[in-house]
Amino acid sequence: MAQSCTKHENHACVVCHVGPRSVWHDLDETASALLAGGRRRREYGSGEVVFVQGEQNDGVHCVSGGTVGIRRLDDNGNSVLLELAYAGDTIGYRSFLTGSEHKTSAEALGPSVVCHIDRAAITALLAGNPALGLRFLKRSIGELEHAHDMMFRQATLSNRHKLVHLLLVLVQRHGHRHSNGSQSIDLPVSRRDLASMVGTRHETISRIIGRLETDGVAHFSGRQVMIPSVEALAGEIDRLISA
Amino acid sequence: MAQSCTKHENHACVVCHVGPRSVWHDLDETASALLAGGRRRREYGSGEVVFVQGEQNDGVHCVSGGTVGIRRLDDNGNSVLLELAYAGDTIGYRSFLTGSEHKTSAEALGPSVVCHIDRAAITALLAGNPALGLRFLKRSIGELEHAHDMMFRQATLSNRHKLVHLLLVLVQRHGHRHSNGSQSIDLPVSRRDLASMVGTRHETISRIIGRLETDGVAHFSGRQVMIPSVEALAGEIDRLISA
DNA sequence: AATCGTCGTTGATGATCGTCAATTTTGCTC
DNA sequence: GAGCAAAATTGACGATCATCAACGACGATT
Repeated sequence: MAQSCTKHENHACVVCHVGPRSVWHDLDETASALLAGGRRRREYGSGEVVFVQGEQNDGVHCVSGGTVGIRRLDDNGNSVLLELAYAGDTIGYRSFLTGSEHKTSAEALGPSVVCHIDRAAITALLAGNPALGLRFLKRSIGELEHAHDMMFRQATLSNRHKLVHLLLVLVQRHGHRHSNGSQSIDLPVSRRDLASMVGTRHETISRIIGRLETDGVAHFSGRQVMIPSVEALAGEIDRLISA
Repeated sequence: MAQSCTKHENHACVVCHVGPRSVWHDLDETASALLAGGRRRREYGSGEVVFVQGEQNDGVHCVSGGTVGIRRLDDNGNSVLLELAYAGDTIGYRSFLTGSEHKTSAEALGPSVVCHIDRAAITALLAGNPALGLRFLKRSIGELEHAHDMMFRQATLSNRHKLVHLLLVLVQRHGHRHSNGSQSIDLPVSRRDLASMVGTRHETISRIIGRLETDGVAHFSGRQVMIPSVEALAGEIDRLISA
């Protein structure tokens, strides 16, 4: 949330360094200088594209602020939102490391700040810092675990439960608490993207939302979601586990 | 398929060295010796378990022969087969590298040979061979791409198309060509596991199989599948892409 | 050979979903 | 603010699915 990059600083973006989630954490001084030299900061408006599926990779990107969606498309016009990336997340590293074209597109889902890190800079960084490769490895493993969780849910949960689970995930990053204990979410995605994340059609999502409304567990108004009791919502899924 | 490990050889299993898919490819002599010292070969009968979800990691495993299923379970008894591993594939490396318990179970889906590599040996290998870490990274990225493909298909394809796609994948590893141009598959998995991979119930899989039979595109008899024309089967999905 | 448990198939039924279509709402551009 | 395109909602309908149940097939065990 905090905007750590300013126009005039010439050392690497602080957001990309801090936190255990960042692969750029804990680099030494020469590496930081190398990173700073190959780094270019840019602001993206909502809907603007960071990189496009099928394009050749030209380095990696590091999200500094906002929300970036990782999307896969096919020739039929189908679109699936596979991941959401936030401040500190490095994206586009897979095609860089495998030397292939981008397998997904990345697009800002709201006003965002993303740094681009030059191909040459990362190559040099990787050569000089063996630990950096391991950090990429751990990030990749984390994403893989996440993907496996997703695959498991896709195979075992109903659409309603998948949407509920998605809302519970979104609460953590996009929710804000009210004084009466309820919470609200500013959805970063459209209903269509919501549908693609659940694995169904947007008309179905519309109807599931309608049912959540009548059941009183969530109230939707555009991209605003009011959840009277997150615990009650979580109970829908917990019941499955305990049952 | 070729069994390269014998009881008496004391250098590392050849299967684990050859092929671009193996992470152990192209190690130097001291590393190979280290690998050989920490390696223990074992044969598994059908259904035998290599490692269990929730157990603490005690090193990595490398499939030398046969087929190994990577499975995730939950408290409700749900089971999803997430991946299939074959000769040359290293498994169980994620929990090793993150220092956590196994997030999945691995089980032999038929008579298989799997080598176990000691925790200490890999730690030493990783410390002495920076390239090995990058190989793990590329393997992890490959699995991640695979998982993303799966997520995309889960969200866009019908159950019938997902089953057809699965059959087309299985043909590549478990299929054998007939003289008249048709092909047969020895399914390595039960109908229930087939269902979990498609993301539906086993009764539904049974009915989809029935429809594939009446449509004449595939004939099932136990775990034997006869496919008169793989091209015709592939056409079911291609039509989607071209349409 | 008999038993048991699991797997696979089939049937019936209510629930859910996908599709097509019509309509309203939203957000953006000019 | 008018106009427009995309998004979202709602209805109707046929297709598909999940569930419960029954039954036969199979393998393992005793």
